[in-house]
Amino acid sequence: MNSSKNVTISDIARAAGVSKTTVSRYLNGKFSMMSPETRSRIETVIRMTNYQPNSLAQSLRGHRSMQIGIVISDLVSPFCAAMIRGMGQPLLEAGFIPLIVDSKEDPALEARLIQTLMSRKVDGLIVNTSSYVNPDLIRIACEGVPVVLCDRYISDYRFAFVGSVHRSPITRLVAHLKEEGFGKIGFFTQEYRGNSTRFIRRDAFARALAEHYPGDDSEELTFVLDLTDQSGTIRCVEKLLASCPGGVPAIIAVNSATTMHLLGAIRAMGLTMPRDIGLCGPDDWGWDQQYSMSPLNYPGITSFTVHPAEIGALAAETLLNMIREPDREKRDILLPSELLIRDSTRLRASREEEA
Amino acid sequence: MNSSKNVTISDIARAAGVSKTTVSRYLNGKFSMMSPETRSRIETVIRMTNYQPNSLAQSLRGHRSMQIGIVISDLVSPFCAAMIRGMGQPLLEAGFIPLIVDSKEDPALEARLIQTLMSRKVDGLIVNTSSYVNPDLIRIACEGVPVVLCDRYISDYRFAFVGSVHRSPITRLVAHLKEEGFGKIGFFTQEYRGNSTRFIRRDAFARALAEHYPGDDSEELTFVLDLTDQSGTIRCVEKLLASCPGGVPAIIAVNSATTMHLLGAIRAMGLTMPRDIGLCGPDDWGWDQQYSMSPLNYPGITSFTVHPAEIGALAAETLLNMIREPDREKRDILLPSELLIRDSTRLRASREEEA
DNA sequence: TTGTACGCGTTATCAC
DNA sequence: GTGATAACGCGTACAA
Repeated sequence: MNSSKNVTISDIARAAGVSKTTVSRYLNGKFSMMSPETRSRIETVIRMTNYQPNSLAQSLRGHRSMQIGIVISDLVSPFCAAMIRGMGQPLLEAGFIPLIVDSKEDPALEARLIQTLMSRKVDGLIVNTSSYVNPDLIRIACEGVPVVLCDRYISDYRFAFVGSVHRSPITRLVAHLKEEGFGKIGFFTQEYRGNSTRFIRRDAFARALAEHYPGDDSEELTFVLDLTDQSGTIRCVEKLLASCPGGVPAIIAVNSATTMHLLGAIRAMGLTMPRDIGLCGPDDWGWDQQYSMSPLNYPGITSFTVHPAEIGALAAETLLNMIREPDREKRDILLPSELLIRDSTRLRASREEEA
Repeated sequence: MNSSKNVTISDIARAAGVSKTTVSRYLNGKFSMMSPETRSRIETVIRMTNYQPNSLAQSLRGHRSMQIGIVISDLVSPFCAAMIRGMGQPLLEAGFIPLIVDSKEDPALEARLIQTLMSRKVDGLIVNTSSYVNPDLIRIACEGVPVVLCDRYISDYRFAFVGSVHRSPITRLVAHLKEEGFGKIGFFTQEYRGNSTRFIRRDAFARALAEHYPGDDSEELTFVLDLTDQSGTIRCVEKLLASCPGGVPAIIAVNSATTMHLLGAIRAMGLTMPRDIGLCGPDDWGWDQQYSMSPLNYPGITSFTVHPAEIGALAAETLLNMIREPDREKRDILLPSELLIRDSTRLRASREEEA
C-alpha cells in the first residue's frame, strides 16, 4: 500500500470502456452477465495492469475481513509452530489469511493481543491460550465471534475445542513402567497450575500411581522444574534416585521441552538409561514423524505421539465450519495417541542382556 | 466482523450529541480542538460501548493498512520461529500487525503467497526467501513497496538485508579443528544450491580447507544429506572415517538441523566424541541462549552463535525506518558470531586424559 | 469550538 | 447485457 497511485477497479473500467459494475461482475465470475467480447476486453486490461482488487475495500463493503486471528502461547515452541503450520493450509485455501500473534505465555499480553485482533475485525479466533481464566474471550464469544480453543482450554465456558487425549497415554506409561520393573516413578513437570495440558497429565499420573504403586505419594514424586536451572534439576533427579534404594526409578516428563532438558541432565550426571534410570514422555513436537534421527530416537526414548499439525488443521476446519454454519452444535475433538516403547524404558531386556 | 451490527463512529457521535468529525478528532488525540466537556462526553460513551474504530475503514481511507507481510521459509524451524518472534515486538509497538505466511521452502508457493499479501495491501514486506531468483519480488520492490530480506538473499537486486556473518565462523572452526589435530574435515550439508546461507558456509569451508588442509579436496569432503534418510547419513560418516586412516576426522554441520541429525547418527553408530570423531556447527536455533541444558550442551558440542531473534528485530526496525523515511540509503546489517569450544572437538585434551 | 460533505475501492440494488 | 448510484466506516477540507 504505497503513496504511488494504485490501479483500481475504476481504472480497469475506464481502460476497458465499461462500467465498474461490469468489472466487478467479471471479478466475481459472473460471466453469464456479459458478452464474450467485453469479458475478454476486461481480461486483457487486467492482465496488462496485473490489477488486484483491494481486499480492504472488499472487506469494508462486505462485512467480512477474511482474516482469522490466531493467538499462540509460545511461537518458538516446536509444538506451537507445528500447530500454526497445520492451520495455514485450510485457512488460505478457504481464502482467509491468518493474523498470528504470540502471547509468550503471558495472560496480560494475550488479552491485549486479542483486543488488537478484534479491532482488526477478524472473522474468527483460534486461541492456544496462556490463561486459564479469560472473561474477555468469553465476552467476545458471546458477542457472536466464532472462537476455537486449541490444545488448552479455559474454565467457565464451553468453547469449541480441539486437542489431544492426555490422560490415557500417561496411564499406559505408568502401567508399562511398572511392568518393566521400575521401582519408583517421578513426574517431572514445569509449573502445571494454570495449564490444562500439564494439569491433566499430572493428574493422570497421580491416579495411575495410586493404582500401580499403591504405597507411593504422588505429591512427593512430582517435581516442578525451572528449565533454566540445571543444578536444580540434577538435585531433583538425585532425590528420585535416593528414594529408590536398590531399585531403578523412572521419569515421566510432562512435555518435550522437559524431556530434552532431562536428557541433558541425565547425560551430565553420567547415568545410563535404562540401567540407572528410565525416561519417557510425550513427543509433543511431532519429531518422530518428521526426523528419522532426532535425539529422541538415539538413544531411543519411549514416548507417545502427539499431532500438533493435525490439531492445528482440525482447529482451522472447525472454525471455518462455525463461520459457514453458525448454529451447528460444537463438539470437542480429541486426537488419539500411540505409545512408542524404546530402549530408555526397556529395563527387563537390558537386565537380561547384562546377565 | 460479525453479522450483528457493530458500533461505529456515527453511533458514538449520536450518543454523545456531537458530529462524527469531533469523535474522529477525539480518536486521533486532537483534544485542543474541542471543549473539555465534549471531550469527556465522548470519552464516556466510548467507555460504555467499548467502541473500537474499524481499522479496515481507517486503512481504506488513509492508504495505509498498518499491516506488514512476513514470508518465512520454514515456520517449524526453531530458527525461523525465533526470527518471527523477534519481529513481533517492534512491529506491534509501532502499531503494525504482521501477516505471517509460510512458504515451506517452496519457491512457487512463496510467489503465490507474496501475491496474496500484496492484494491485502501490506505496507511492507519482510522476506526470508525460499528462492534464489525472484523477479516478482524485485518488481514489487521497484514499484515502491518497502522490502527487507532476512537471513537469505536473492540474486540480481540489492534489497535491504539483515543476516548473520557466515564466512568467518566457518573459517575459524576449520582453524580450530586443525589445531586440535583432526586429520580430515567433512562438511555435512543439506542441498546448498539455491540457499545463500548454506552456499556461503560451504564456500567458506572450501577456502579454509585450501588454507589449512592444502592436500584435501573440498568437493570430496562435502556430503549432501537427506535428513529423512538415516542410513544414507551413516554411510557418509563411514566414508569420512575411512578416508582418515589412523587419524580422527571431524564434521562441520551446515546448520542445527543437520547437527541434530548427525548427533543421532553418531550415537547410533556407537562412536564417541571427540575420540572417534569430532562434531561442530552453528547454533542457529539460539538454544544456547535459551536452554541451559539442551542436547547441544551435554555432551558439549562446539558451536558458533547465531541470533535469530535479533535478526528478526533488526529486520523489523529496518523496515519501519524504510516506511518512515523512504529515501534513506539501505545498508546491510550482519550480526557477528562467537565461537563456543566444547568437548565434541577437544581432541588434544581428550588424548591427554587417556594417556 | 463544531459540523457538512466528499472520497477511499468495492459490491449490491435497481433501472435501462 | 449494461450502467448509475448508494452504501460500508472513517478522515479531512472547508465552512460556520
